[in-house]
This record gives sequence, C-alpha cells and structure tokens, in this order.
Amino acid sequence: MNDNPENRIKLIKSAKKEFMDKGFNKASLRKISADAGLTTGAIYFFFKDKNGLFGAIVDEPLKKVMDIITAHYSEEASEDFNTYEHKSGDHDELAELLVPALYENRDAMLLLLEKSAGSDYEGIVDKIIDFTDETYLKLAQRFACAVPGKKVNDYMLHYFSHMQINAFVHLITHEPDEQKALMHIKPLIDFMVDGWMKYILEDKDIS
Amino acid sequence: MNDNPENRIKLIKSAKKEFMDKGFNKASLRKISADAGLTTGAIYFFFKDKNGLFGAIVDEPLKKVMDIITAHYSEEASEDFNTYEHKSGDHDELAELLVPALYENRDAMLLLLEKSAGSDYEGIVDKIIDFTDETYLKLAQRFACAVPGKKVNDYMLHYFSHMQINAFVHLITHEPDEQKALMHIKPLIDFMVDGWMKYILEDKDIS
Amino acid sequence: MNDNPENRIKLIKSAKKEFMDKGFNKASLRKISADAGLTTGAIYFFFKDKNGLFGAIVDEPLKKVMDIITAHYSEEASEDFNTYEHKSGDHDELAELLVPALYENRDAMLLLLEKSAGSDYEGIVDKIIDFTDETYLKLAQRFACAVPGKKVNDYMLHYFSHMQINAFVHLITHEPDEQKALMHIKPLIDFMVDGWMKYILEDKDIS
Amino acid sequence: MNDNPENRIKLIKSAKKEFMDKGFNKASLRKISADAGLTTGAIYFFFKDKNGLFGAIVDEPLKKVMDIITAHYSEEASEDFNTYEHKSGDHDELAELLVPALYENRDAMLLLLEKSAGSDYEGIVDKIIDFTDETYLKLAQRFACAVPGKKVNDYMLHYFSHMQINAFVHLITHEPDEQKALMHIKPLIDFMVDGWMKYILEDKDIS
DNA sequence: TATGAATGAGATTTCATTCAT
DNA sequence: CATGAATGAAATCTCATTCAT
Repeated sequence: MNDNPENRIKLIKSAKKEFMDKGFNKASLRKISADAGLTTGAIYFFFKDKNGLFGAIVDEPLKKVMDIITAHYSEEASEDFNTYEHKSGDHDELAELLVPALYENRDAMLLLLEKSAGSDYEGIVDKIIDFTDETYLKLAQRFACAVPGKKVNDYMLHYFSHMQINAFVHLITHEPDEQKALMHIKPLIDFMVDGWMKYILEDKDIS
Repeated sequence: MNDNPENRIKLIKSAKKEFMDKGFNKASLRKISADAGLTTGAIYFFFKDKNGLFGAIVDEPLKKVMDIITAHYSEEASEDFNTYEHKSGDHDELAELLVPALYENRDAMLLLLEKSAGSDYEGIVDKIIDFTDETYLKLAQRFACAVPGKKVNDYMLHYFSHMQINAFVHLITHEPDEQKALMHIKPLIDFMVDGWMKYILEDKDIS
Repeated sequence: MNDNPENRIKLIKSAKKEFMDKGFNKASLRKISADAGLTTGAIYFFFKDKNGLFGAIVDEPLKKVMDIITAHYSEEASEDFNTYEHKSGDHDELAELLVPALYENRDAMLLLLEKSAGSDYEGIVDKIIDFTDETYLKLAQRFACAVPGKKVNDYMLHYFSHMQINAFVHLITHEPDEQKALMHIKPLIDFMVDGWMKYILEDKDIS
Repeated sequence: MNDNPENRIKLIKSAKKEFMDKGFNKASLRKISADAGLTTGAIYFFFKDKNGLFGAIVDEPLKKVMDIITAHYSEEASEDFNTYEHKSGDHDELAELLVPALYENRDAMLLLLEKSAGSDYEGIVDKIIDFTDETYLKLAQRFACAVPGKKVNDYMLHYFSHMQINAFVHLITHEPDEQKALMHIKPLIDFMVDGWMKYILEDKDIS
C-alpha cells in the first residue's frame, strides 16, 4: 500500500549505518537485515541487490545535486569573455544552490563520496569532474580565442575542474555546519575563478 | 643468502600488477603467487601477510617521499613573516625535490594513492594532510601574530593543506611525464602560496 | 464465477513461456506472475504450487494423448498372430490418431517432453514406455506361444517400446509441421513393426 | 606430490554418488564435501567449480568414447555404395570397440547421459547426434548419387542418427552386463543399417 | 625455501512458499 | 480474488591464512 513500508525504511536506515561504518564492499547484508530485525531475503524483496540498496539511499539526493550542477553549467556556458571582468562574489550562485542541496542529505553525500568504493557509484566524483571538464573546455576555448597567442592548457583545465569539485567534496566531508560551509566556500570560489583565468591558458608555441 | 631472493622479487612484481589491476581488497594472493610461479604459502614466508606484501612494495618509496616532506616542512617552519614577501618561484624547492622522488617510483605511489583502500595504508593521504596541517598551523599562528586583528581560519588552513597535497596527487595520477609534471606544478605552487596568504586568516571577532 | 478467469489464463500463458524458456526448475514464479501483471500470491490462489501450475498446462493435453494410446493398446492387444501377416500401413491408425492430438497442443507436449525436469512430470516418457512395455509384453508372450522354441527377449521388447515412443517424441520435437510429421512417421512404423516381429523373440535355450 | 591425493579421490567418489542420486543441478557441494569429511572450500582447491568437479569425473571416459566414434566415422565415410551390399554383422566393429569403452566407465557414462542437466555437458548427446548427422549426411549424399531419381530425406537422416546414438544410450542405461549388451546391440545394428538404406532416400520430386 | 592441502568464516543471491489483510 | 511482505533454507563460491612436511 504505502510506498515506504516500515520495514523498507528500517532496512534503509540500518544500511546507511552499515555502509557508513564499513564502506560498500565490507558492509554485510546479513548484518543490515539482522539490525532491521529481518532476514536477508527481505532486502531482495525491496531492492534488486546490494547496489540497489545503496542506490535507494543515494539516488534521489544525487539527482538533485546533478540537476543543479547541470543547470548551472549550461548557464555558465554562455559567459561573454570580451566584456567579462571577475569581481568577488559574482560566482556565488552555484554555492548558494549547491550547498543546501548537499547538506539536505549530507549522509547520502558522504556515502557517495567516501564509502561507495566497490559499488556502481564508485568513481562518481571522477565522472562529475569529467563533466565539469567538458563544460569548461568549451568556455576555455572561447576564452583563448579572445586572447591572441594563447591556447588552452589541458592539464590546468582538468586540474581546475578537479579542484572545483573537490572544494565541495572537502567542504561537505569536513564542515558539518551548513552556514559555515557557505562562508567557507565563497572565498574559495573567488580564489578558483581568479586562478582559472590566470592559469588556464598557455603560450601557443609551447608544445 | 641474499636479502632479495629471486622469488621474493617475482612475488613483488606480480603483486604490483595485481594490486594495480584490482586494488588491495580485490587482489587475490592466489593469483599473485600463481603468476610468480609459486604458491600462496610462499608469500607467507617472505611477508607477514597481505598488508606486509603491500608494504614491501610501497614502504621504501613512501619513506623517501616522507623524508623530503618532513625536511621541507621543518625548514619552512622557520620562515619570517615580518620581512617575507612572496615572489613567484620562491617555493619551487619542494617541487624540485618531491617530483623526482614521486616519479622515481611512480608505480608505488599510484598504488598508495589509488589502490590502497582496505589496506593499512588506506588514508595515508589524509595522514600526510594532517601532518601538513600541523606544520602550517604553527606557521599560520606566527603569521597571525604579525597581522593585528586577525586569527587563523582553521577550515581554510586545513583546506590549503588538503589542496597542496592533492595538487601533487593529481599531478602524479594524471601526468605521466616527469618534466611536464614539474612545469605544471610550479605555477600551481605560486597560486597556492598566494591563496594561503590571502585566505588563511580571518577577522578575530568572527566566531 | 467463471472457471477460467482472465487472470488464471494470463498466468498460464506466461507460465508456458517461462517454462519453455528456462525449464521447470529454473523457471521463476516471481517472473511468471510479474509477466501476468500479478504477484506470486495469485499463483497460489489458482494453483496448488509450482507443480500444480505446470499441471494446469499439460494435464489435459496429456490426458487426451494417453486416452488415445490406451485405447489403441487395448485394441492391439487382441491381435491374432496365427493369421497375422504384417503389411505396410496396417498400423497407421495409431499415427493418424496420435499425431493430431500431439500437434493440437504441441506447446504442452514440448514442455512435457523437454522441459519437465525437476517437476512431478519428470520421467513421464519413461512411464509411457513402461506402459507400452506392459502391453507389448502380453502381445509378445502370445506371439512366442505361436512360435515353437522361442521366448520373449526382454531387452528387445523394452527397446522396441522405447523406440516406438521416442519415434513420436523425436517427431514432435523436430518436425513443426503436422502433415510432414504424418508422412515421416508412417514408414517408421512399418520399420518398427517389421523389426519388432523379427527381433522380439530369442531362442528358448539362451539364458 | 601425488597427482591424485587421497582427499581428491574421496571428493570425486562422493561427488559421483551425489550427482548420480540428485543430478547435477540438485546435487549439493556442501553434501559432497561433508560426505568426504571436508569443507566446501576443499572442492575449490582441487576443482575450478561445480562443473569442474563434474568434468573431473566424466572428461576422460568421454574422450575415450569420442575418440572411438570419431575414428569409426572417418573410416565409415569411405564406404563404396556401388559394390556394397549389407550383410548381417558387417557393421559390428563399432559396437565391439564402443561397448567396452562405454562399460569401462559406466558410472561416468550414466552421469553424462542422464544426470548432466544444468551442467556444461548438458546436451552432449545432441552434440554427438549432430556430429553423427554430419558424417552420415555425406555418406547419404554419395548414396543418393548412386540411385537415380532419389535424394536425401533430411528428417529420416537425422532420425537414424538419433536412433543409432540412442541405441547405445539405451543399452548402457538399461543393461548392466557388458556381454549381454554386446549381444543386444549387434542385431540392432543390423536392423538400423537395413533401415537406413531403405528409408534414407526419398523421391526427388517430393518437396 | 616453498609446497600442497585444507580450513572456516563469510559473502551475495535465489526462490517457493505462506499468510494476514 | 489478489496483494505485499517476509521467511528460511539453501545455494555456490571466495579468500586470507595456517601448517605439516
């Protein structure tokens, strides 16, 4: 009847705890179901398999976060470098949208970022970085066109994508308080935007 | 007879490959010994256990790297902020020492950084970051004393330690060529030193 | 209300498909009910258990076939060997009755013959063979009485029963077309009848 | 040291019994190892997996039998139909070679023929029949050339291949005594050879 | 030095079946 | 008439580790 029967919730709850304690791989379905007062078979009624159980915890929060990122990137892609000059705070929007989404389900995020090794979600951060990379590559190429004698430095581009994502990862894994998180991330964004514009291009004649 | 008998070397060689392929956890000792033309028992003659085998691969390279870092940190700790002004390139020394050490045993480093989940070395990066943190905390505190009305922002301090270490991690995991690595890392060090001095302190009256 | 409610029919339909695909043992009741748009519980309303479901598919076709066989055997049992001489085609009646019955529910027959391993119907072919055996044993004994110095060769008797049944099994599993099936089986019947009369007896003094 | 350590033999012995009792699918590795006084893990030391264990029982006997069949077929392929006239007993050679090979490891053969459902060896009989088919197709085509207005009847060809193989299957599954087996099979071979020559061809103008 | 053998504990997964509602 | 939930027993397989020889 209900979409979230009592025991399904219990299962998810003890799964969260177990995954958090031991990580995906070493988490034991036996223990999860026992903690919920059920048998392993029950897990397979509610979820496809171990990965499905993990997914039931993280999928929705992940989707929300990805939607925000995707929307932001497609907006950012239209920036005009001819007139643009970076001022402190003018990239805060991403943080203001992302931080709440991240902290709304901090548990799930921590699972995803730190405990997903061995699961289908392993490498999710790298995928997000790659996605960031693709977006910023286009941006960087337009940037390069606006600056004679310069071309994109691929390594730096990738590194800054990496850095941007990891700034958020570090934030959520190290700062439990959402308000403080917002205060921490904003200057870092300024810092990264400055760096991006300064280091993303290299001289054309360098191989 | 020898301290490094033929079979010990064979074992280490195939262990390297297997750990690299599957990661510590999923690596199979049976496969490692079979690939070396031996049986599992042999591993337990030469090494204490699975972790011991992993250690035999990474301990020495790790020590070299840690020695360099330790030496550098103790030197850096004596910096005088009253007269100091950051100029591009004046922190290149760490890179010039570290990059060769890192690339000399890139295999071992990659194992340590990317494939050690489940082993005793899991979290080694975090430990190095913490160590970096401790060092830079002292530095930052002296820095704060030299600037009236300011105190250390703990989060930022930790984030910059994190960033510094991860710059090297990213480097070794993404740039196979040592020379290029050196070229990539130097501007990043400038970037980080600039950032450190700009963001590491916050106003004293903020809680 | 109805004896064959819509859902019962749906269930049988998807059961047919699943049993055909995977065989009795590996067929999943969950899948069967899901394919029918129902849940496993529904199966247990209409049928006793997995075997009951299988039976619901095959029982009726099987009964029809068995009735034909039984009738034929009891008729054949009255043959008079003193006057009998085998001519081509004089045993075609069985084929003419059996082939249509077999092909009318070819699905069910294939299930029974090829996919029933693990079910209560496993070994049905052997049972039919045994039944055939019993019938022909009586016939053979009367035959032996009519031929001095001869007795029934039990192995051969059984082998010819086996052969007769398997001729039909092979037919239905290998020839989808009913008309062609009839054309194939008739000469084989002649062949088998000839063989039966030639090989079914052995010299009395052989142990 | 030894190629057949005591426990490996024990394992094979209890596996034989269990497979014979329950068939491949329903046989329990737990029970097999327990009966041998060992743990399931031991099975995986000696054999790759359940199929490997089954293979350890049947592979060698199967090979012997297949070698005999293959050799016989390649010899038979050279028969000359222009001068050939079938006389009783002139095809006994196959039986004389095959029956001993079959009975030497009757256990393994029974496993293969009756208990292999679910294993990698499932369908082995069909494969042998197909192989027989291929051989006899060539023979039949040459036969057809020698008889004007006739062509090969594919169904009959396949049925006789089926019959030939199943004659041996029936033999080994129903007659425990090797000497009697030989006596049974010889007249059947005559019977089948006669039938083959009589029914394998059909009129050319039939579709 | 190294082997070959075996353990033992655990893992995930599957499934027919039951039963209150 | 059918659902949704859950059981419970079993299944195969993996693996680091141990140890007598």
